[in-house]
This record gives sequence, C-alpha cells and structure tokens, in this order.
Amino acid sequence: MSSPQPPRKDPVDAIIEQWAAVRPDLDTGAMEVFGRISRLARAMGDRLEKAYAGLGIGRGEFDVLATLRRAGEPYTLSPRQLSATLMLTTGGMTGRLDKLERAALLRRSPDPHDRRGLQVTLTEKGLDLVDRAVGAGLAAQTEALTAALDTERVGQLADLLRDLLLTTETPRS
Amino acid sequence: MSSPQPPRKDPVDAIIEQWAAVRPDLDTGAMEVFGRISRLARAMGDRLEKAYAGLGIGRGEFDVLATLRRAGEPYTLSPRQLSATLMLTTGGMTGRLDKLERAALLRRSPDPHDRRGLQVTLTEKGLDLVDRAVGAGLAAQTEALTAALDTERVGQLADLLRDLLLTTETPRS
DNA sequence: GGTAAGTCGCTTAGCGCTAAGCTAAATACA
DNA sequence: TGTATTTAGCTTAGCGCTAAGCGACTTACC
Repeated sequence: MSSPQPPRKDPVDAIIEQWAAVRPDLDTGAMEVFGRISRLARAMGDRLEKAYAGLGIGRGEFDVLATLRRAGEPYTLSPRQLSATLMLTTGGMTGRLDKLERAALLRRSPDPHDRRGLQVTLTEKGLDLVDRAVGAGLAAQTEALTAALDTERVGQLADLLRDLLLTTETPRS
Repeated sequence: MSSPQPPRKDPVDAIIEQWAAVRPDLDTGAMEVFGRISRLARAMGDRLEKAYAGLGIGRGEFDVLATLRRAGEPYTLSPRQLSATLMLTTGGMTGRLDKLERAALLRRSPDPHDRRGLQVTLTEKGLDLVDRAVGAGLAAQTEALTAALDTERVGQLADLLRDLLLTTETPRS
C-alpha cells in the first residue's frame, strides 16, 4: 500500500494554516480553490510575458493580435469588437492599437459602411509574428501542465474548471 | 445510461474552436486549463472587489490588512515583510500603507531594533474591519464554488490545483 | 576601527488601465 | 422631416503599479 501522491504543502496551505491559528471559526475551504487560481493566473501570466517578450510584444498586445488571428481571413475586426472581446475600455484599446500600429503589426482603415468606425487588420508582419507567439505561449503552458499532471488529470481539471467558470463568470452584474 | 453532466460549452471552448478552424495544427490542450484559470481569476477578482468596496477598501488594501491579521498578535510586520509576502515592490507598498494609514486602519512606528526600518501595526479599527472583510470575501468565494461543484469535486479540484501550483509557481526565475 | 557592501523605506518617472466626457455619424421616432 | 437618442473612436485625468535610484543605516570583513 503506497500513497500514490505524496501530499506536499503549497503556499496556499500555509496561508490557510495561519488563518486556522488566528480565526479557527472561518470556513476557508473556498480559498483552497480560488487562492490557487489567483496565484496560478499570476505565475502563468509572468511566464507568458517572458515568452512574448522575445518577440517584442507584451501580453496585452498578444491578445489583440491573437483575437484578429482567430477571426480568420481577412483578419479584420473593429476596435469595438476587439474591446468587447478583450473586456477592455475603448481608451485602453486605443492605446494598444496605437502601439501595434506603430510596430506595423496591424493597420487601421476606415469602415466603408460606417464613417464613424474603423477596421483593424493584421499586416503580413503581424500575422507572422502572432503565429510564432501563439506557439511559444502554448509551449510554455503545456510545459507547466505536463510537468505536474498526467493526461487523465489534465482532463479532469479542465472539466472542473469549465463548470466553475460557467457559474462564476456569467452572472452578469 | 444517462450522461451525468450535460457538457455545456464555455467561452474557452469557443476560443479553442476558433483556433482549430484557423490553425488546426496547434495543440490547444493547455488553454483548456490556463485559459479558464485566467478568466476565473479575473471574475473572482471583480467579485471580491465588490465585496470589499462596501467596507471602503480595495482588494490590494485588503491583502495588506489580511497579512497583518494572519500574523497574529500584536498584528505587526515590517513594510519589507509585507511587500515580500504580497509580491509587491517597495514603491507599491508605500502607496498602500499611505492609504491605509490615512484611513487609520494601521499605523507606522519606528523599529526599535533597526533605525532604518518601520513596524506596521493594525489598529483596533483595522482589526475590526479586516475581520468583517475576510468573512465577506470568503462568502463570495464559497457561493461561487458551491453553485458549481459538490464537496467531492471541490476537493478534487483543490488537489489538482495544488499539484499544478507547486510546479508552476516555484521555479524561481 | 574603518571601509565596503548590503538593506531599509521612500521618491520619481513612466506605463497601462479605467471613468468620464468629447465630436462625428448613424439610427429611431414624432 | 426634423429632432432626440445611441454608438463610433478618441482624449484627458487619475490610479496603482514597476523600475530605478536616493539617503540613512546596518552588517561583514580586513
């Protein structure tokens, strides 16, 4: 009879133990999940930042390029569609587009059907860069994942996270 | 034979389908995990922000108060200890402490053993506020969690996240 | 005991974001 | 048809953070 997983302690376990010592009345169960989610998001964010830095862009800029790439040919969306997809204000979007346009990774052109609007389109250079960046980002994520979990547990984790995301994200405030 | 969980689609599934259409060569498995983690962190962050807003503080300020609270009596740490624990630069820490000291939730006093250093201590008001805030925050997290998963699946999720966090966070850069 | 190196908290400049408000253009309504 | 409302993207002010660098102070080493 061997325990298959040596139950190592992580930083969130340490925090929960501290709470138990000073506030034993608290139910800290939810921290086991959301505390780890929060730390994982930050840690992987830092790793992705590094992965993209080699290509001269940040994570925010990558998200814009990737959204255009996913849209498929002709890789064109409006600033409005982009800011809605990326949950960003129009002010923030203007800044990202300025930077990416300066780097010649995309271009802005007038919307032929609406003189208020613009079309944002990936350039050849932007298309090439995002195709390399998405590979680098996925490699970084896959590496962290396979170092920790086998295929079956990855699938379990993905399913649990899906169910949690569906109830956590959607309740429109 | 009934499928126990109707496999609903979430926003991350939609993004992965988009990638499959334009880049079928990509292995997007890792996005199933880290894409959801990233969105969950943001969604719960927004909820916590709201929970604390009723008490007049933001999430960053709560983290400072909570760290002092967890330290136990006399609820005292140095700015250096706080910024290390919260993964914050000293500049950012100065700003948070300024704000919290102005609100009389903590006070700064000289370190008797090191004339360079300070001691940061929770006031009575700060202790009272953080004890109410931690309850509100845990309630928000518990609500989201129990709406999605039963006790057994919460335990599975916590274990999977622990293993992933241990390999993802620790590789010191 | 004197000097070099390290550490303390703070200041400043710069970045990326939000919130609020702007003008121009499209749309709905009497 | 004219007027009111909505929607487009941009600008500005303010916030909270990092990175870099400061003076004050402590520690390590010879």
